[in-house]
Amino acid sequence: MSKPRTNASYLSGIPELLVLSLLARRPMYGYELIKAIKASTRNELEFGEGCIYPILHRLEAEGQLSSREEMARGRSRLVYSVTSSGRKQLAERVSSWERVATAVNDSLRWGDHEQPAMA
Amino acid sequence: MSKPRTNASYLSGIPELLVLSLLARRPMYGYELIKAIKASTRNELEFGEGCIYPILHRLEAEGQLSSREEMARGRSRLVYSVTSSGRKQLAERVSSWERVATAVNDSLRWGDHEQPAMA
DNA sequence: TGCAATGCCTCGCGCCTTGAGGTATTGTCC
DNA sequence: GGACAATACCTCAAGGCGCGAGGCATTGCA
Repeated sequence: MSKPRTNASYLSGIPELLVLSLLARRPMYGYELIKAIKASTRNELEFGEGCIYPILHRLEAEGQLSSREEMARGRSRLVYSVTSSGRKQLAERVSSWERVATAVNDSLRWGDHEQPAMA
Repeated sequence: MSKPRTNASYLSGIPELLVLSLLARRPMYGYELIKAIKASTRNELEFGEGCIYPILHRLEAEGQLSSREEMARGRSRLVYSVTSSGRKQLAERVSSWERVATAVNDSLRWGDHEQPAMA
């Protein structure tokens, strides 16, 4: 209530896309990944743990990620890597994102320059 | 079930953005708008009536749209226009979308070319 | 006569992010 | 030595939102 909540737009599916994309470059553990997302988007996007951890679990259950435990300074970490199946999914998701982004931009500019505008 | 529904396609907030954007160019009625969205995105994006009509009603209730009734061939139509308040909202939504799209693309390309690489 | 298209509407399902909450260890500062 | 932040994992309830299906009425075409 009272909290307008008008933000948080345009983000459905984005966390999953970025998780796969970043993990494909370098295996990471959850906590690290959350900060990597923030850094890689220049602090523009930030997703909480309640968003990322469930995605990690689900993608692993689906065979798109695999994890191994690691110990570092007394803390255990679950380091995730992208499987070959996950890479395939990633490619599809990226192209899907590009199609959507292009479509939206097309619509936003629709009718802007009806004529070729040869100066 | 059985419908995989793996879609989940980056679309939250997009319908509202496109509704405001297209209506800002030209007043339209709901049915027309639904087809305009499809056309303006080259058939890439299509939103059902169950998605668009509620948005129209909400935006009007919020003062971002205004409507007037029109008769055409025995059918009545509700033609919506964007108010000045709606135009302000539209500008914000567009820039918000651009920031998100840029952030996602930044992340996807993160580390690709560390150096500027100006050919 | 029947069916598709036009034109409006509502409702419930299910997905997804958010935010808050919980646990445990390590490092830091006073 | 005690408090607190940071690290690192996890879960759950709430709410937003698109989707699909459904409903109603008229026009136009076959």
